[in-house]
Amino acid sequence: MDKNIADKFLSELGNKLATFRKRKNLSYRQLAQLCSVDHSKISKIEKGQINAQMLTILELAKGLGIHPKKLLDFEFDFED
Amino acid sequence: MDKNIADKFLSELGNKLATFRKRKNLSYRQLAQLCSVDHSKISKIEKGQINAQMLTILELAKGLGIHPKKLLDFEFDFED
DNA sequence: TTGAATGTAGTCTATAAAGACTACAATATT
DNA sequence: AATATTGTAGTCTTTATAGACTACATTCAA
Repeated sequence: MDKNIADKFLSELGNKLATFRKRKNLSYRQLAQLCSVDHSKISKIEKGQINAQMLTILELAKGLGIHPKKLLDFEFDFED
Repeated sequence: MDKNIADKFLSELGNKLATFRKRKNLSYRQLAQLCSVDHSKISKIEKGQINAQMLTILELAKGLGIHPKKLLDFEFDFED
């Protein structure tokens, strides 16, 4: 897969996560307490440094009280 | 995380993937050729046996020509 | 009925996430 | 000024996915 596309995708995902977290005024450590994902890992996911697994995304969504699909709700081009 | 919820989530995701794949009349091997995901892995993901990573989901979505979020577009309850 | 295609479950190695921590500089609070 | 919180980047071990194959029974088509 094109690395730029992959990076962009993970970056967009991270942005979405950050948006929802900030909207709820949660710090990484606070969100970490609401779900079983370590605070430092959340940081890395928000920065697009980690290619998280589906269940991790689910955990984060649960902690935020949103449907997981909302974390993927961003524009994305598929041109290779 | 509650294992039943996790299993249900992966199962729903698999169902979505199967739906889109069948809608395009693609076999596992055909879809595998459209994205860089092995045919046997696609089978396991559709059956909810694998907790795939985000970029794998992205690859599959690209192969199907859909936005990744569509693979998460199903009802899901968050009760623990 | 012969042969191709399909779904499925394995194998194996390499790589990366999960999970639980630590450290620390910068920012915010008291 | 002193303290607590926050974001970030590391460490380490365990575990599971990625990726590339193989095998095989079943289904479908020539």
